[in-house]
Amino acid sequence: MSSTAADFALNSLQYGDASQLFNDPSLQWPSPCDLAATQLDGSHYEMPHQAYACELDVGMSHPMHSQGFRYELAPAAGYCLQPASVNAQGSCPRSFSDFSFGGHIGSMTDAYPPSAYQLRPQNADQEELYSLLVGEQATHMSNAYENPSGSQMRPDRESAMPRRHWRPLTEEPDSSSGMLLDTPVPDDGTKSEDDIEETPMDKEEPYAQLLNRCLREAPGHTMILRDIYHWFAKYTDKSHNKGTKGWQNSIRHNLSMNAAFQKVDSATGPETKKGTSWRLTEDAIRNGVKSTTRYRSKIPNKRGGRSQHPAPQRQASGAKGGQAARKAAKFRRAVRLREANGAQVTDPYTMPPTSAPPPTIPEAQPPSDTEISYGSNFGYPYFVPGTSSLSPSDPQIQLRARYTPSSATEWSFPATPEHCNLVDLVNSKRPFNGSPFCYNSFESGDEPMTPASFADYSVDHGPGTPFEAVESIETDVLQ
DNA sequence: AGAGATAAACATT
DNA sequence: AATGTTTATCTCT
Repeated sequence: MSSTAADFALNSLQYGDASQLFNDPSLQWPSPCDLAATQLDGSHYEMPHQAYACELDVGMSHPMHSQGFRYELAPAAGYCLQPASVNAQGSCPRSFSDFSFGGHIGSMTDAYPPSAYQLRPQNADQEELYSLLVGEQATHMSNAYENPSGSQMRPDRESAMPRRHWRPLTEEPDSSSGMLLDTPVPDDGTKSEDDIEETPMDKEEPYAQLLNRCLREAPGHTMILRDIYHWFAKYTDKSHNKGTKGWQNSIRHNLSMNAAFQKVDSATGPETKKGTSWRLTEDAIRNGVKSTTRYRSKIPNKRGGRSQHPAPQRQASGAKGGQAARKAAKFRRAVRLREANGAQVTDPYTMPPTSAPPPTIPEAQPPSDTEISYGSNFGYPYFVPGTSSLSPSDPQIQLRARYTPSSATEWSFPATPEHCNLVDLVNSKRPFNGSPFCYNSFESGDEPMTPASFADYSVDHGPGTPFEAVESIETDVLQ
């Protein structure tokens, strides 16, 4: 694979303050050859910013300078590439021209000139972290990977370091010009967890969406359940203030019921004992995750005879769901109020980025007009206007589109550096369905169905008759 | 009616 | 016991 174009891109990068990160041998950044898988053609190029994003996660090991750090190529809310030409007061950090493409990190790919990039922390916490790291030379960074058993990887919630709350990039203080989300964001350390709990539905996305992001950040978009639990415990509030395991139940419920997630057949790879993995489907990668409830059967239970416990004996479930719904309602009411007052409001997971596309670019449509699709690659075409010679017929695009990570099933979270395959990251960040440049092999009818919807449902499930099962399937498909 | 959360029953690994 | 699948039930929009 030729690396000349990639070399060009790499050599043109302005690493800026990140130079030590890139030079650190323990940080095995992708080689230029790997980069060749990205789209390059001399005059312009396309590079997913996530490819070089690096998260320094001190939560996994504390104190940070003794145990070593963990880093991820796919960051949750860590570092991202930003145009070097834009300073902190810059009006448009994620574009290099006068316009902004906007978008969520992890959701879309931007095209900027190579020289426009600089790696820098996204917020004060990380700024501090970063200086500490650079000062320490970060010589032990790879240690955390030596033991993938999971025990050492449990985030230390009692760490002295402030817990980082997830915030979509579009809300970062320096990420836009006055288009900040003015919804309260509990990230300044002045709020306690209890306060956060009081805040109405602070960005706490639905399970399906959280799972989407969780898997999206994972190498090969694949994780085992236990690591998904860890991720939720670390990055979400779902597990807070609950002694129960209900949130894990909910995770499993969503994984199982939402067709965006599929089980990966294990037994392919050396570490099979770790259990089966869950992976984002190709469709979900392109179009985002849809509501889990949409896969819910509309047909009343016909299987019958399932339980010896009649309904009245059953404890009323879902009551707490009502609480959550009430919170959400409060939040939405607040949003509406804000909108009524003229403020620009972004719902981080149900709305496209606030940045409007430049008028010269044909408008892209969200994946679906009638269905909720969160976390999808909402956005806009992201090639530099006027310079793009790329098209869906471009062989390199098709090459990328055809690429499927063969070793994905071997990965788990967090990945070791060796497992961080940039090609896969690139693959995962290709244009979404709505882009005019998108490689789109999926028609809407190809949407994956929940396992119960497959024709072999009746073969090995349940006491009901096959006919009954099939009947409900067809209804599901058609509805 | 649909979304989302949650509980729970039941099945499988 | 942990995981996976499915249904039920609740609140809210």
